[in-house]
Amino acid sequence: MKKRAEPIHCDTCGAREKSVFCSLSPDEVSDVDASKSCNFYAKGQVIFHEGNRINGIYCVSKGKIKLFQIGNEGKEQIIRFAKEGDIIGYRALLSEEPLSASAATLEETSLCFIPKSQLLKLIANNPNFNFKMLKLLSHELGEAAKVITELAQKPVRERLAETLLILKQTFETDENQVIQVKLSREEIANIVGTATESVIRLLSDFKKENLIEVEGRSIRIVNIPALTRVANVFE
Amino acid sequence: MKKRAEPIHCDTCGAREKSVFCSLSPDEVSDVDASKSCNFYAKGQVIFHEGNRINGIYCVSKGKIKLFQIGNEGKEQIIRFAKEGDIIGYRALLSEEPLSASAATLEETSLCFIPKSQLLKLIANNPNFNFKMLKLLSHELGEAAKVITELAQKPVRERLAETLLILKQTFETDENQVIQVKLSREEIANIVGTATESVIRLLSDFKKENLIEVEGRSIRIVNIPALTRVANVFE
DNA sequence: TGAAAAACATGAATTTTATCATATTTTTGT
DNA sequence: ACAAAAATATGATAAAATTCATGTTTTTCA
Repeated sequence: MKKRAEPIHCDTCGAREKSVFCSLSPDEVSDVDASKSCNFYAKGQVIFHEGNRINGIYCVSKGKIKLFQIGNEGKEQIIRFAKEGDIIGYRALLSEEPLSASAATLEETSLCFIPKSQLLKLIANNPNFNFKMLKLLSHELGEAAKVITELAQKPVRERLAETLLILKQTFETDENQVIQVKLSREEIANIVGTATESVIRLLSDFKKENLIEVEGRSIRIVNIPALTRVANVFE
Repeated sequence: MKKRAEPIHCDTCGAREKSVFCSLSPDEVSDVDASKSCNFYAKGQVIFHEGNRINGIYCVSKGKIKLFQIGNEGKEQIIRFAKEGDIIGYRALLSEEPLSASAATLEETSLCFIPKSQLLKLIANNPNFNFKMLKLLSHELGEAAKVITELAQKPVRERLAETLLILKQTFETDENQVIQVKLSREEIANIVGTATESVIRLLSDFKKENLIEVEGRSIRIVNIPALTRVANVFE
């Protein structure tokens, strides 16, 4: 774990609008700021390991993270992503269980570590924050249920199409409609729950069908309605 | 929704040891008791519908419940079960989202409805209860992640073996080692994420391999270590 | 910059799983 | 108790998806 000489300043953990910390009072913000420590992580670094215990949570100040489990045959399964403003590690902390997933950076990332004591203090003293944590957990639980049904019932082609739409929604696109996250074909396979070769084949199918454009790891969704139809989602 | 003339007495919601309500003070128990209403549900009744809003949670006083989503092709996917002492509906309530799943009874069941106001009061006033809710949600989230990895990576045979072990763990066995829940082959398929015929075939395979004994919907696990090996789980 | 490694790509063969068809058994409701 | 419906069972076929093999391109880093 590389550590920069100077801690990175981070207002995300303190008060960013989209983060769970946004409703903190100035006093609470400075309290959290005093106890947290921010670090820089290079691309591909592991932040924490499935099975370990954790003594605080991380807030993403900048960058992108994948959370994954390793299945029985050593294959990675990506469970979710975290980006600027998101927190990771809270599940294990609040359940008092070992980490259910590992976390690794997808690009250069700065993270703030917020110790357990600080988080529990916030939960105990700030009903608004407490309710946000409850809301976050229950929302995630609903999302997980959706994923379960889709994995159980949808064919690979539909799941891949949906994954692309979700990636677009999660990481947004630049001015050229390119999804703002770079994943290998293998990583995409590890979201969809399929073989790398299947992803490669289906991506080039999608390309031939003018649903997407691909350039290396850049993916642009050309025809959203058509891809949505392929994904077989109606919401 | 059949309603008995007399509300069923229910101490589960109030103070049972295994329920999330176990740490309530006598005052809190009587407060909850005053506002809750208990009802009887016949086998196969739907308690609530995916997509609807809910204005409270249900606590299972007696009986067994399946929570399920309906996939795109109308196929049911069982997400989890609830039994005596468990609560259902809290996810939708706390996330302030529509219900992500439907709930239906698997046998005669008595449920207590606890209104939202009462639950929120408990969360706000009882830090212990609040922490239990956080713990419950984050535990469930970890379980969901496990299911996702297994659905994505394991073949049907392994998933069915594991499902049987989980059913045994969840519902326990009687003195004859028979799992204490009666599910149709179709329902088992809707847990495993496979076709009903596949479950039928694999169950008779397991029978031939002396892993289980089957009599109608009664399943007895004869050889736990062997079935665990088939399930490919090591925990 | 150039060699090695990793990632991407594609065809062929195989395995897994689902679907369809059709009995047989069990359950349900009157 | 009996007819109808639902659930279970089983074989044959088809479809979906993986695996393996092999070649090409891209990336990495010494």
